Amino acid sequence: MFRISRLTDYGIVLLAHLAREADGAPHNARELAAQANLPLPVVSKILKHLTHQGLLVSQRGVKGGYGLAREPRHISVSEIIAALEGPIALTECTLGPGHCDQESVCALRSPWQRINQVIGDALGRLTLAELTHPLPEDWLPFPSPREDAERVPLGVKG
Amino acid sequence: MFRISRLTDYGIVLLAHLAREADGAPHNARELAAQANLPLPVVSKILKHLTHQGLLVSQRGVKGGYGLAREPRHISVSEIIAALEGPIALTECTLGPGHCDQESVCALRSPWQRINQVIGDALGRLTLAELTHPLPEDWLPFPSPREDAERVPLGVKG
DNA sequence: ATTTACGGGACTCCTTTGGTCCGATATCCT
DNA sequence: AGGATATCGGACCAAAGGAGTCCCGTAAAT
Repeated sequence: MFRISRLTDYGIVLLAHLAREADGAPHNARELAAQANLPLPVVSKILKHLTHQGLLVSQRGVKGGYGLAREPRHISVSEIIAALEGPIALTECTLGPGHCDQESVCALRSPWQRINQVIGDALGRLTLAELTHPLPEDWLPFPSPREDAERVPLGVKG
Repeated sequence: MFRISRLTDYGIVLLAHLAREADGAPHNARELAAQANLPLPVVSKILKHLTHQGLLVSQRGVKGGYGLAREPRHISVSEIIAALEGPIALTECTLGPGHCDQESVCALRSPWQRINQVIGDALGRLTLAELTHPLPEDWLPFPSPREDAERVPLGVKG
């Protein structure tokens, strides 16, 4: 259906919550679940994933909870997606050689690579910080040719 | 997994085949299946869908088969995706009001709308004709600000 | 020691997807 | 007319992925 999974969507919402209330103190799963109006087990699972992938840091024990591992402006949407559902690959072949058995006969591999790169870059450029403020009407997730030098790396699942 | 479905991928491949050999004559499912190295029943199913959605025209009978309903340069990738797996909506909320029950409390609806629009536009701008030739290295699926006037409408499933 | 929280699983249910198959209908050719 | 070859329109099924729950272990604070 060409959709990010619901879990990933939840994850972004949770991270946005944390980004907004980025005091140093950890926020526990129960609290985040209540704020986001989501079932606790689901929220727990997502937070665990995000911690494992290095987007969150966790603190155990009575006053424990979760906090962002980095500043919101250094966390990209593509990273979040990659953390929760694997690297961004619109088609199998964009995952790398050997994934699609039509590789040798398919003429569309190269176009797909480019499409995937463009969309991946777009989501890689979009940060959590930007999500917490309304995007400007003319927002485009692409560099003007000048600033092409510096690129945010695409999140790739380990 | 943030992927277009395999069926959609196949569909694009099949359409690309038809775009390349766009003589007036219809091409039957058996022939296309052989060219694309895919099982016939699958190809049949896809072609039927695409016909139903208006991207292909069909001809029954002994010399029957399928042909593009429009010129390749007037068929967009987003249309193909929309035809085979519904309108492009990265999240539930971008499908329109009433789909996500978090609507009233979620602060991310507006950013997602914008993201979805940008990606949808990108795929709406990319045509079948372009797919059959290698994309230029600097291809970006976005208008320069000047040509912003004319927009390819996003494919939306009926 | 008790309480509170995360850590790491396993596990189940449900929807979607990928794929097959069949009878009906239209067209062409002999 | 009649057979051959297509598409048409379904139903159907198995496998995979997604969503969600639950349990037990461990760490930290009081």
